[in-house]
Amino acid sequence: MLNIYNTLTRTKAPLEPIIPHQVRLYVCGMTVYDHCHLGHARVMVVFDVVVRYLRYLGYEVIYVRNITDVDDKIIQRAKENSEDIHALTQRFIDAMHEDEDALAVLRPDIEPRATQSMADIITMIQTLLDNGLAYMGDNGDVYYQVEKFAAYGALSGKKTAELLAGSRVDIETAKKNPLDFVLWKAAKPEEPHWPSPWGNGRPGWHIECSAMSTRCLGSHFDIHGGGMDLQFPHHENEIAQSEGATGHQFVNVWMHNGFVRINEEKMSKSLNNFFTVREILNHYSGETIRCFILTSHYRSPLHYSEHNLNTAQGAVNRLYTALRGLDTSDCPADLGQNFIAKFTQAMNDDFNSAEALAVLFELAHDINRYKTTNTAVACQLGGLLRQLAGVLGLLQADADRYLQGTDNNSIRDATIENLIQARQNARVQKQWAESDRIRDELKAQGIVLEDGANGTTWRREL
RNA sequence: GGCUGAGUGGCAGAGUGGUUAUGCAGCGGCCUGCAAAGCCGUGUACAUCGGUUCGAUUCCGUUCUCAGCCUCCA
Repeated sequence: MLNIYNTLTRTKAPLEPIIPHQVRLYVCGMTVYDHCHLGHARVMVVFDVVVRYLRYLGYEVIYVRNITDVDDKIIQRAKENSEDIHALTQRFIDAMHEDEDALAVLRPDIEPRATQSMADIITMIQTLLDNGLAYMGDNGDVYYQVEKFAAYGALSGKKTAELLAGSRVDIETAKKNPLDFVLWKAAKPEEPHWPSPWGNGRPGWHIECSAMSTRCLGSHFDIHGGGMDLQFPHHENEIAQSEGATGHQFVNVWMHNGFVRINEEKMSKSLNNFFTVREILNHYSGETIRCFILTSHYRSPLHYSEHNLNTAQGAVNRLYTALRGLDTSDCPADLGQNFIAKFTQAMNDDFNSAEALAVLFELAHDINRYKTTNTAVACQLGGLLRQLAGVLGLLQADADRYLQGTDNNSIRDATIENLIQARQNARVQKQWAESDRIRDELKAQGIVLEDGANGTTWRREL
């Protein structure tokens, strides 16, 4: 039984899909005005694993992750770049897809965009106006009247009185109450806008998610996810909008992942202490980054450091090393039921990927032992390792190919093979000095040799 | 100030009311021409002070420290 921690109830509870065997999942995606950083990567990988595991359990999953392609920052960035807004957003959407592919993140089933959802957005705002939950300010903006929604604050554990006392809320005179948030912004000169019953304008940030999730998944669905910082106000406002419009529950389970930290601080754009995915990909494989993300539980902080990335790199290498030389095409039969049970138990406990990874290492350990004593068993366990790792989106490459890297480095594969052959000739004649010289020469170029029972294998150094 | 969450062995990071996490690093050994990889062995970690209990790192409370949200943010 899969248990998931629900932010709404602050407890873990068994997943009970609204429609049996089907899970409808919505995740708040990127605002596309810049490259993805590691924090975005964490959201992508975490919910990719959620989807993969739900499918592994046999659920039919409808996975929706939106793209926010109109907002203040996008407009500002386009202005700075003297770039067409559509060109800018398309550029970063393409980049995002590249990053996802590098991290082996499967595409969501539906990737709706705010700019392509205006009809749904306008309809929902009109409903909120009709229901008396929204009003138009004297500046032409349409606002949600928070005090009209009694359950406001339920998700984030905030009380409206305390929010006001915090007094960090922007004072906008057109609002009846500082907590009110904008649903529709009246157009300013030279800004993108769409026609609406309230004049030309564009949607506020929160309404798009309510409108798009409802269009794609219906007005009541199973899981809504995103980063912890979206809990308030974004998700709180989504609930107010959606439930205010429909009068019934919006989402059953709210999932929020923890932050990436660097030097004990949140990695974020505003602190300017972030690393983009593509920067990190210059030094580490996508699989290493993915493994690094999964080494900590999704709700815990993830501490970015070169040292921790190096450790993840070593971990992936160890797993691939166990698979190396094994024909894993045979599906695992009865072997390894205990590993499957432990893996499933870990994942059933709120997607505990750290513990699931530990099971993978135990499996690799067994494989290494059987390699010398019982190849058939080792192969079957290898197949199982590949299968379970696949649920985490890991170990899907050919082991040798991963360990040897691509043939675009300073030294060509053919050169390596030639030197290995030369060294082998020297070894046959017990010319150890020459043999070691060749090995050192390769080592200096990042190539590590390993003499095994079946000859010499090589890999690129970490 | 209000509200969350967290403090685990050298590092990272799970978990548990009484028994091995796991990975990396270290130490000893096996294997190897020597290595590498792998294997075998090896570590009285659970912030603090109290309480509950036969027994707590695990439950409750105190203190301290850290992070996050309350403003755009994944």
